Amino acid sequence: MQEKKTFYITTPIYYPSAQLHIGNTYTTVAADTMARFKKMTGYDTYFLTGTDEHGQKIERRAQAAGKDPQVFVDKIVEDTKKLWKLMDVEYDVFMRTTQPDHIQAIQRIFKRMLDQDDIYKSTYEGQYCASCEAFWTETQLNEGGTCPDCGKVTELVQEESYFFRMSKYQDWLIQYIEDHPEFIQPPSRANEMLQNFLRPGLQDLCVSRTTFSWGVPVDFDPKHVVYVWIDALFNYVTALGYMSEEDTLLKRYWPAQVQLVGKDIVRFHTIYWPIMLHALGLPLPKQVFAHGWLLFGNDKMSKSKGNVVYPPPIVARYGADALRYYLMREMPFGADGNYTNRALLNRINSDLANDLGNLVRRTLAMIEKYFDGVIPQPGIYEEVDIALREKALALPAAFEREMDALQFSQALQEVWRLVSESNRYIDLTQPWVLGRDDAGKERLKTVLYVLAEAIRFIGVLIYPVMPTTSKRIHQQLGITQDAHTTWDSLQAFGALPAGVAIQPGEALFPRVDVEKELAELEADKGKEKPQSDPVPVKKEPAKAQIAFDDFEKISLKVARVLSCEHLVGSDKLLKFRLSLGQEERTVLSGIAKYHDPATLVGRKVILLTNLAPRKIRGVMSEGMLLSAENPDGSLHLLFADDDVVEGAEIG
RNA sequence: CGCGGGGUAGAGCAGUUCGGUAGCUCGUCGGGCUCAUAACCCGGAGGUCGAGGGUUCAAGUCCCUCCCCCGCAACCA
Repeated sequence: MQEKKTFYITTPIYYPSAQLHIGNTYTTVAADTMARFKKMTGYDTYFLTGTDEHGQKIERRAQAAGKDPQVFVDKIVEDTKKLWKLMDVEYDVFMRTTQPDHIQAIQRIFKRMLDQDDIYKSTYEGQYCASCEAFWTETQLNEGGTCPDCGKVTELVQEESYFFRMSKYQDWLIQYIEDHPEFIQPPSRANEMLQNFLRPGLQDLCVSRTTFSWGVPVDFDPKHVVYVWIDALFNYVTALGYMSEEDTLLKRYWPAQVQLVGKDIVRFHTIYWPIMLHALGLPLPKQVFAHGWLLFGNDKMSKSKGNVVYPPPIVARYGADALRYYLMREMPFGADGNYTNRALLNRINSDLANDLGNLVRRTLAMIEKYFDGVIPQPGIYEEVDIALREKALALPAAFEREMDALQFSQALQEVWRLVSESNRYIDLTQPWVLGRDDAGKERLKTVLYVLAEAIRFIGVLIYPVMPTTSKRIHQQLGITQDAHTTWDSLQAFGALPAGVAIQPGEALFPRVDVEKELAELEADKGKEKPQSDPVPVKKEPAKAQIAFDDFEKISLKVARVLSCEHLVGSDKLLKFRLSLGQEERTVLSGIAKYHDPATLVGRKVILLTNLAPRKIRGVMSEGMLLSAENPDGSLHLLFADDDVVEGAEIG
C-alpha cells in the first residue's frame, strides 16, 4: 500500500489569560481551512492547536480571581474549545502544556540539553520591578528607569538561571535561512530576523525562572521552573510523543509542513525554535508562516479602546461560514488587515448573498419551474456551455496553487470568478426565453444542467473555507453520494447525476440591512462583557413542556398605550393606561430604566390579560405587559404591528 | 542614519521580482433583463500611481534624495 503524503499544520498555542478574540480566530480558521483542504486533496493531515498555560501572568491572574491556576485555565480552555466548535474548527489535537505527558517530556528535554552542554547555569541580571514581579530590559523601561507597567522604580536584581547557548548556533541558522528561502514566509520576515537579531549576534537565552512557580519544575533543581521558550515551543513535538515511549505520531508527521504564527512571535519560531530543534537533532519545520494582524479599522484592537472583536455575536447573527469567508477573503494572508463590521456586512451581501446565494437560488428555481425539480439530462454542448465547462475544469488547479501558497484570498477570488461567469452564463443563454416553447426546452435541459454542475464545482471548492455552505449547496442539488462532492470528482465535468430531484431550501445567505445590523452590532458590543462567557447566553434550565391546554389558559391580547408615566415614588415602575378596544385597563410594568414613557404612547403592546390583578405600591395592576430580557438583564417591551387592532387575541 | 512594512480612482486593495497602453471589489451614474435574495448582466465617469530629481525609446515598476503613516512597547494572533 502506498503511504499517503503527510501534512502537519499548527497554530500557535494561545495564552489563556483571557478570552480569545477574533485575532486568534483568524489564525485558527486559516489553519483549519488549510487542514480541510489538504485532507480533501488526499493528504494524511494532522492539525494542532492548543494553549500555553504556564507563566507568571496566569499565576497572577488566577490569584487575582482567587482561583487555583489550573482551575483558572481550565475554564478558559473550555471556552476556547467552545469557540473552535462554534467556528467549525476541526483540530486533531488540542495541546495543553499542563498535561502530564507534556510536563514529563519537557523535563527530559531540559535534562538532555543540560547533559549535552547546550544549557548551563548562571545568573540573570536585569531591571526588576518588585511590584509587578517582572524583569524588564533597559529599552523597555520608561525614561528615568521606571517600570513600563506600573511606573514604579525598578532595581537591578540578579537571579539564578539556566541559559541556552544560542550563540553557539547562530552562524548555522543564518546559513540555513539563506539556503532555505521558503523557510520563513513572507520573505520580509526573514530579513527582519537576520537584520535585527541574527547578524548582530544572539545572546544566550534564559530558559528557567525562580520568581514564580506556575510552570514545569526542573526536576533536578526544584526551585526553577522551565521558562516559556522550551515549555511552549516544544509542544509541537511533545504532542506527537517526542521524548515519550510512544512516538509513532512523531515519526509520521514531523517535521511540520506549516507552522502558522502571528508576526509578533516570529522571532521565537524562527530563531529559538529552530536552534533548539537542531540542538536535539530534530529536523526543522518546512515553513513558518507569519500572518499579519487583524486591526480594527486602522487601530490596534485593544481592550482599553473597547474595540476588541469577539466572534460569538457575529456567528450568532450570520453563521460561522460568513465569518470564516470574510476572514479568509478580505485580506491577503501575511499582510495586516482591517476588521470592520461594515466590510463584513458588505461581503455578506455582495459576495455571499448576491453572487453565490442568488446564483444557487435562481438556478434551482428554474429547475423547479421548468423540469419539476428534477435535474435534466444535458444534450449537446454548445460554445457557451463549453466555455463555462472549461473554466470550471481549470479551477481546481488554480485553486490548489493559491492554497498551497496560503493565499486564501486569491484562492477564493478564483472560485468567485466561476460564480460570476455562471451568473453571466444565465444572461447569455436566457433560460426564461428557452422555457417558452418545446424546442427551447430541449436546449434548456443542457443549460440548466451545466449551471447545476458549475454550482456543484463551486460547492466542492468552497468546502475548506465554508464547510456548512458546501454541504447545503450539495444537499440542495439533491446530491446524496459523497463521491460527487470529492476533490477527485472535479476532474470531469458531468459527475452530477441527472434525473435526481433537487431539494431547494432556505436562501444560503439572506441579504442583511447594513445600517440596521451595524447599529445592532454596536449595541451588542456595549452590552457584552469581554471577561464573561464568550457565548453570552444565559443558560437557565429549560422549562418543562406544557400541553396545548396549558397554553390555552393564557389570554394574550394586543393593547394600545393611551398614556404612560413614571409611577410616583418608584424608579422602576411605569404606569400604563391601555385600551383593549372594548375596555381600558391600568397596568404597571417594571421597565422604567429601559423605556422613556413619552415614546410609548400610541404603541401597540402585548398584554397578559387574565393574570390575577395585584396591588403594587397602592395601585391596582390589571395584567402584565410582555417584554424580553437580554442577557445583561435589560428589559425590552414587545410591540405588535401597527396593523393589528387593539384587543386582538394572540395565539 | 536602529529595523521592518506601507503611501495607486470616493473607500478597501492588486500590480513593483523579469520596465512596455493602470487593474479588482465596493460605491456612483447610465443601459439591459425579469429566472432570482430590489438580486443578475453590460457600459460610463473617476487616478499628475506620496514629492522631487535621475537612467531609458519607454518608469507605478530601476537608481538617488526627501516627506508622511504604521508596527517593533500588546489584550501577545
